[in-house]
Amino acid sequence: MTAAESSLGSGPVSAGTGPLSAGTAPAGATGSHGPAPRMRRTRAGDGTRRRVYDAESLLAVAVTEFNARGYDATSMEDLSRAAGITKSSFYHHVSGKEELLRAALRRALDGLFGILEEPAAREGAPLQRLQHIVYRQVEVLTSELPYVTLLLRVRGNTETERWALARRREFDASISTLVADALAAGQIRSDVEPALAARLLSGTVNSLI
Amino acid sequence: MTAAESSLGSGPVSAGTGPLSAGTAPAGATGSHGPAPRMRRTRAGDGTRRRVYDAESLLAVAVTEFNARGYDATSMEDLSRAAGITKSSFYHHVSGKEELLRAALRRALDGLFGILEEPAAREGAPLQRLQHIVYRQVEVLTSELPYVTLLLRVRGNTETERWALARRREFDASISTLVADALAAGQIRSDVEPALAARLLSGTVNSLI
DNA sequence: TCGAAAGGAACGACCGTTCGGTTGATTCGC
DNA sequence: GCGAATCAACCGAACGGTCGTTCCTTTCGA
Repeated sequence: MTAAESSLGSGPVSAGTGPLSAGTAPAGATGSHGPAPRMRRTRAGDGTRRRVYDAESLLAVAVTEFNARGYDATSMEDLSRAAGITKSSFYHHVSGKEELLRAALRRALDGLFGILEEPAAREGAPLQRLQHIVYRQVEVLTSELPYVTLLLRVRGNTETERWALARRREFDASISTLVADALAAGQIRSDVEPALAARLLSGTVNSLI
Repeated sequence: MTAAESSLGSGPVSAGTGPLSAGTAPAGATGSHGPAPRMRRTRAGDGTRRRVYDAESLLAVAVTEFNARGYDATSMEDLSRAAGITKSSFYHHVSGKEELLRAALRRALDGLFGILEEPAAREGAPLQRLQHIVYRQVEVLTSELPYVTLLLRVRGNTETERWALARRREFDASISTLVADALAAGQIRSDVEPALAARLLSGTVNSLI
């Protein structure tokens, strides 16, 4: 098995509440401290060291390319070139193109659904919970911008994309329910339709992209 | 030369202010009157007649498919199947995939730029001209929805897409100028940046999609 | 010495496009 | 009025190219 299947293919993803830096740190020369970020010498042998390609950084590269050119218009050669290695070497780390897309979409979705599981989103009056969710949603949108951007552009061509669309609808439905609860509790005006209000709400938030 | 090059390839496009019905009329049995809409017998020989495929209706089909699946994910086979003919027959009417995209984008852009040439958009106080443009922009957005939708999703992968992006920026720049004029004329509050206001304006209008 | 990392080359599938040929309605010469 | 010629419409088959993916070998650090 290749290294790809161990961190992208399966298993619980830690993107829920964990540290979500994931910036596209351009593989510059970093210190050798920290929790063993594996290094290797550059072939040029000039003494510079750079991070070995792991699934996480390659995913960041892929998402950047997907967002720039669109998923379908981005070839695996584009991705590997952006990563600085050949196409076949790229396949040593990732298991496939659609698997990259799935991992990216899962990261965005886990970030969003993680909000719903926070205490402040589950306890208290509906309106206050709603406010917390909107606030946190903006935060996730900011910290995970490329991944959420990709999620919002999904069309439903493949099975992976349809899965992402379904989960996205699921998230919107939760917010719809919460809006209805807030209305039932008399916390918001009663002359707005819950579904419409929820749609406008997420539309407004997502327009921040 | 094929029929495709005569109406898609070159020449002034009449989409500016002409009749813009272009609905995907499902090729039902229509009367034989009108300005010679060419007919042909169905191969089944059952006596039913249907409209022969012209560049206009095939463009509408293509845009529908492009919007549903995305330009890159839509194959020429998809388009021809949606049109009800084979791929090679489809090529008898259109000159290529990118040419279809260009024609669709030009239609959307001509609709938008046509607004700027209307008298009410060129004469009078800046704010009133601005209001007229916004009003008409919503109208064009509605009547040409699929084409404008396609335009708003352009990424810039090919030369055609970059041309469309450039013209779109050109349109936005015209509106920016008008906002600045309205500000200089003291018709709008002076504590908003013109560029930002213009961006928000088109963002709001385009969000109607 | 061993295994992870990287690369060259190729494979099968699909894509956009072209080619050659068939059909059937219209037009032209007589 | 009628056969021959014409022409748009249509189709099956194939071509060159690109894509995602795999195989096999080489390189290199530990």
